Amino acid sequence: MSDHPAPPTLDDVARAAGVSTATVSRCLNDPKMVSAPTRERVDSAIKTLGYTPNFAARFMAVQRTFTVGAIIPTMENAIFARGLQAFQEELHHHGYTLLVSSSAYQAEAEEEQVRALVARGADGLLLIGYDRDQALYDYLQRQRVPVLAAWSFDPDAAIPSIGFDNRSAMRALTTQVLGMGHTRVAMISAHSAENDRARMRIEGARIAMEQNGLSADDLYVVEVSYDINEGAEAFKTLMTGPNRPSLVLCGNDVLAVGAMRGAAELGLSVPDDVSITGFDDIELAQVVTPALTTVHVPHRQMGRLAAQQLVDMIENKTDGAGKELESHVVMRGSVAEPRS
Amino acid sequence: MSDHPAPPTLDDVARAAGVSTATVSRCLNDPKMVSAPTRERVDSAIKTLGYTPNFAARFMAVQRTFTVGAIIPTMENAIFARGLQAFQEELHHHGYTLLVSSSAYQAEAEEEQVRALVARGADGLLLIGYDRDQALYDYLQRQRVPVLAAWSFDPDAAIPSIGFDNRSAMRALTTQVLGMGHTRVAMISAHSAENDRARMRIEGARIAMEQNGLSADDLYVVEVSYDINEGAEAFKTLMTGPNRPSLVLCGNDVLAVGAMRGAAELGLSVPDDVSITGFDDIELAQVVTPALTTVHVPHRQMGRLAAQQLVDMIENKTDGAGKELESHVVMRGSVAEPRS
DNA sequence: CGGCAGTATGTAAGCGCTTGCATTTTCAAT
DNA sequence: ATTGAAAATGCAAGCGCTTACATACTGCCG
Repeated sequence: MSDHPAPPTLDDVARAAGVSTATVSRCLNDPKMVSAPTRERVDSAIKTLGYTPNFAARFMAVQRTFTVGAIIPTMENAIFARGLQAFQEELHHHGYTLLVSSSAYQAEAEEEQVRALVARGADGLLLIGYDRDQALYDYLQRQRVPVLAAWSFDPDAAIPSIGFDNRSAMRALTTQVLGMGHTRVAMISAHSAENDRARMRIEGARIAMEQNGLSADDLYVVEVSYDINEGAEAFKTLMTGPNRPSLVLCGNDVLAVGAMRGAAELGLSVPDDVSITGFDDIELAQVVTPALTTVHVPHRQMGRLAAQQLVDMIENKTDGAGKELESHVVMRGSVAEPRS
Repeated sequence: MSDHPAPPTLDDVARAAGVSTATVSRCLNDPKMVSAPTRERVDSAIKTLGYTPNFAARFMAVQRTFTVGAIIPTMENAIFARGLQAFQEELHHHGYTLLVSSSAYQAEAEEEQVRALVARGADGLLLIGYDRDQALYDYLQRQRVPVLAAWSFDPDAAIPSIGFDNRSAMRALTTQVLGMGHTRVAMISAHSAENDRARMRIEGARIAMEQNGLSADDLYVVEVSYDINEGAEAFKTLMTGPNRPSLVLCGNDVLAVGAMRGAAELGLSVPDDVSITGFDDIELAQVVTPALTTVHVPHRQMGRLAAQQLVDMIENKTDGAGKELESHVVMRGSVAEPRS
C-alpha cells in the first residue's frame, strides 16, 4: 500500500539519489571517497527510505562478517555472564559483534551450534573448555575458523586456551579447608564425562586429600547437573546417608547454594553442622547467608583477554598462544572447624 | 596446504558427486526429489568434503532465515533467563533459531541491536516491554519485520504483547503487605523513564497506598539501575536517612536481594527491623535468608506463548492479538508486621 | 590550449545458494 | 518397438552487496 512493497535495497537508494550503487556503497563504507554534495544526497536518500544494508549480501561480497560466536554451556545462571559481558565489550572495541548461544551442557547441541555459527559466517569462535570431539576440531580447521577455549587452561590442548588451572585452584581451596581438621568430606560435582573443568576440580580435590594425609578414595563424589535444585537434592542425600560428611565441596557456586538450601531444609546449620564450599565466586556467593567460601575467578579479565586473543587470531592468522590466569581462594563464612 | 584452499561450496560438492548444483541443493532441502543412488553419492561427497551450507547465500536466495531475534535488557542476571529459555525451546520446535543480544537497558543500544538483527535477516523480533521510540516501530514496519513485546501486557500498545499486568501485580503485592500495618514505606525502583515495567510497578504501589488509606505521595521512590550493589546502596541510604521506612518495596528481586545485603551490612534484621519485597520470583528469591516475598511471574509460559505467537505472526502475516498472563503474590519470610 | 595528474563516478563481475523452467531419462502401457 | 506421462536432473537467472577496472570530469602546468 504505502511506500515500497519491500524493504529498500542499495539499488533503491541509488535510484533515489540519482547515483550508481557503487557510489552508495562507498558512501557507506568509505565516505571520504565520495564528494560532499553527492554524499549528502545519498545520506538523505538513505534516511528517507529507512534503508539498512543487508548483512548477508555484504557478507557474500566480502567474505567477512566481523562477527564472532560464543557457545556457552548455559545462560540460566550467572557463571558465564560476567566473563561474556567483558568478552563482548572488548570485541566491540575492535569492531566485532558477538553472537551467543548455549549448548545446555550437551555435546551434540554444541556441535549443532558450532555449525550454525560457522554457516552464519562467524569469523571466530569462543568455546568453553576443551573437552570435545576431535572431529569437531577437524571440521573447524577445514572451515578455517579460529577457535579459542576459555574457562580452562591447558597448554597441550588442540586449541589455544585462556583460563585458569581448575585443578590447582580446587586443590588450593580444598587444602585450605582441610586444614581446619575435616576428615569426612564429600563432593557434589557436575557430570565430569565431557567437562574438563568438572574433572579437573575433582582431581584437584583428590590431590589435596592425599597431600593432607587422607586417601583420595575417601572423597565421595556425586555427580549431578549444574542446577540449584539438583545441588540441594544431592546434598540432602549425602547428609541423610551413612557416614555423613562434615565438609561438602561443590563443583561451583550454584551447586553450593543449592547445598545451602538443602541444609536449611534439613535444619542443619552452616557452617556449624557442615561446611560448604563453591567455585567461581559469582554474585550469588556473597548474597547467601553465610557467604560462600569459594574460588575467585578473574571473569572479566578472562573475557577481555579472550576477545583480544581471538581478534588477533582472526586478523593475523596467528595461532595464538593462550594464557593462564590466576585464581584465588576466598574464605568466607560457610566453612568452619568440624564439630568434635 | 592440505585439502582445499577454502571451505567447500555447493559447487565443490556438485563436482565431487558428478551432478549439478541444483541437485545438491535439492538433496539438502527436499531429499525426496532426488533418486536414491544420486542422493547417496551427494551425501557422501558432502561428508567427505565436510561441507556446511552457507547461510548467507541461502538467505539471499530465499529471503527467509528461520531466525528470530530477541533483545533483552540484560544477561547479567536471571530475570529473563528462564523465559528466554522457554522461548527458544518453543522456537526450536517450530524450526526456528534464536539470536539473543542485550541492550544494557539503553535505548540507543537497543535500536542498534534491532538494526543489526534486521540486517541479519531475522524473520521476527522479540522485545521486552513496549516503551520505545515510535521511529523504531516505523522502521520495523517498513522493514516488514513482525515484532512482539513480552514481560508486559498492554492491549493498546503499538505492537502486540504477551505478558502480565505489572501495575496490578504490584498493587496486589503492596496491598497484601500493607495489610500487616506498615505506614512508612519506600520503594527502590529501576529507572522508570524508558521502562514501562518499572513505571507500572511504581504506579501499582501508589494505587495500593491510596486504597489502603495512605497517600500515594508518601511513597518515597528512589530509582537506580537493576544491580545488586545499587540496591544495597540505595537501601542503606534509605535506612540511614530521616523517616526510616518499615517496608521497602523493590522493583525486582535483584534489587531486593541487594537491599537484603544492605540490611545485613547495617546490622538490621529482615523482617524484624524492616520488611523487604521483590518482584519476578527468580531463583535468587528462594535462596536468600529469609526467602523473599515477591510476585511470581509465569516466565516459562510467557516464553512459550511468545514463541508461538511470533511464529504465527511470521508465517501467517497475522497481526497477533497478544495475551495477558496471570501473576501471583508469593508470601515468604522477608516481610512481617512493623515494630510497634 | 593540449595533456596529464588526480579525483569522482559508473560498469559489471562475482560471492554461494535456490528455483522456475527446460531437458533428459525412466518405464509402463500399448 | 513406440509413445507419452512422470520422475529426475540440469540450466541459468537473480537475491543485494562490494570492488577492480574503466570512464568521465576537474584543474593546472608547460
